[in-house]
Amino acid sequence: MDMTTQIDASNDCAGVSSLLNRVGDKWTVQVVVALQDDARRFNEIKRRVAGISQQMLTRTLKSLERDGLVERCVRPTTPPQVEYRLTELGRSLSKPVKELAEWAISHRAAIRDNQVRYDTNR
Amino acid sequence: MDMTTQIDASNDCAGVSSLLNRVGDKWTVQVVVALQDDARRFNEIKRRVAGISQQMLTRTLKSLERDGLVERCVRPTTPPQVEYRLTELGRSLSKPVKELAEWAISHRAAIRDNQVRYDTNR
DNA sequence: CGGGATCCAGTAGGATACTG
DNA sequence: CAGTATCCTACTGGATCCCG
Repeated sequence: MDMTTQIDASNDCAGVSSLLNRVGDKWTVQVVVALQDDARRFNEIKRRVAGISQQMLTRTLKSLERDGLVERCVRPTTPPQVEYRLTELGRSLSKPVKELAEWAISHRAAIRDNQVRYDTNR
Repeated sequence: MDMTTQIDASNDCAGVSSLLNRVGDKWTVQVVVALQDDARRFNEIKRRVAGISQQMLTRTLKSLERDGLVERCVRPTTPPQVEYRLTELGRSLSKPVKELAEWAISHRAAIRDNQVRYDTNR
């Protein structure tokens, strides 16, 4: 990919922002990470994503499914089993997301310092 | 960067999510893009970011400044001139953001199709 | 020109109870 | 187990007016 590409604000940014808005909500990334290796069941995901409510997990999975990033697979047993797994599209998204994650992790301290400095000088 | 790195949901995701939440708000990316080449003045940015209100531009710039991603430079002329420019940290962020942007642009159509399909089967 | 101060609406997110 | 249904709160984003 050409890293020198200039992003055209007027044409592309709306779409990019909406994706970032989508993927930047409180839970989406954590759910995707919980699914990065294997397919998982509802409560399995819930256990892996600390602090999420059933409500928010349901909503998050549903919109991920709507975007085609996650596949839902129902097995009509009793009790019913529902498995979620990343689609190919979902896995492809996790690459750039991981890069952003790496950035966040390596600059987290610097940002915190900047914030503290800003807040105290204020 | 090692692309096989596994992200640890419990330890890293909160921080990553908060960054994504930060950078994924409605205007941040567009403002950063507007500043990618040169330092710009307030109304110059406002003109380049279609649809943003002064209020939201003010807030966005302020939190970018707080995070140390943008530098604010006041020139005490009359009328006053205020210039904003990306810091080194801000420029370093634009790399992973651009990758995400490229992803968004190249898969935008697929996602839209998935959404339409999901909504009609519903 | 570059904002600050208010006010207001819409939505994201959370708690809880209930269900097939 | 895997959700749905309500209700509520807080924050995001927008509009408007004012100021040095």
